[in-house]
Amino acid sequence: MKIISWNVNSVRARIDNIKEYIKDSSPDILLLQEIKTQNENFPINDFEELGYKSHVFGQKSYNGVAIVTKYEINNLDTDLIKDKLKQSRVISGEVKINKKKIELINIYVPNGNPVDTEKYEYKKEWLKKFINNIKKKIKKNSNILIAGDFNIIPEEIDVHDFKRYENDALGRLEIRKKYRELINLGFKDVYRFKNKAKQEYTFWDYFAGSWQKNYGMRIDHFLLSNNLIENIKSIKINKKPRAKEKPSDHTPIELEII
DNA sequence: ATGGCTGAGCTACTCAGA
Repeated sequence: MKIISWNVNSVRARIDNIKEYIKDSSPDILLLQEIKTQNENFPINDFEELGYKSHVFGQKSYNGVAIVTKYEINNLDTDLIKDKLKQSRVISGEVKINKKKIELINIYVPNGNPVDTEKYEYKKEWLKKFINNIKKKIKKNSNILIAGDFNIIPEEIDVHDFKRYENDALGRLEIRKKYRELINLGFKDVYRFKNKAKQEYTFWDYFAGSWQKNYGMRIDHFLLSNNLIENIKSIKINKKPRAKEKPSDHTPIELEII
């Protein structure tokens, strides 16, 4: 089964690009972030024509997450976090793979910049609430997959120029510690687990030829609970969609599990 | 190199992203 995570930066502006990607890569489940639309404007028909059902937690203009799937998903939940700003940033559900019930948690973590504002405080609070929630969840169910746009650069190797980001909301030690805290609850960063020293990115910003110069960062992640590690078949960052016309600034990360 | 693109909402321009 191939599960992919992709911050599409507007599902409607990107729909042709996404459909091409689906035809090319045949994912079973797409965990999408930054869909930037309300539920009623989500292109469910486009996905249905390709054989997928959509579960959407949308919001007007900003944020928004969705699970687009060929497999049945149960116990859908968009209420994982008591979000004081009521932003649509997390959707979860259960899928059965080889008799194992796995909880899929699709997240879009707040960006948090600039760091001297309430936006940064919101990111910290959001992560704190999320970690507390996962702490409780993993006691009841140890088959958990967390995927999405974390807006966190885990280590220096995960960005082209760490110096530029060490005081940024994506690279600050305080934030990277939250990521470690989450992993220490019993997860692996699947990409880094499989690629100890490889330097690859999932995001390149739109400015100044960042893509062409490979000025990127790895901020989109798959965290898999430790007892599912044996189920990993492959993990791959697929750079193809980032090279297309009208790309998202993020590119998909693909996890194959058995 | 802290905004030089991009998208939504809307129809001039702001807000947000990372």
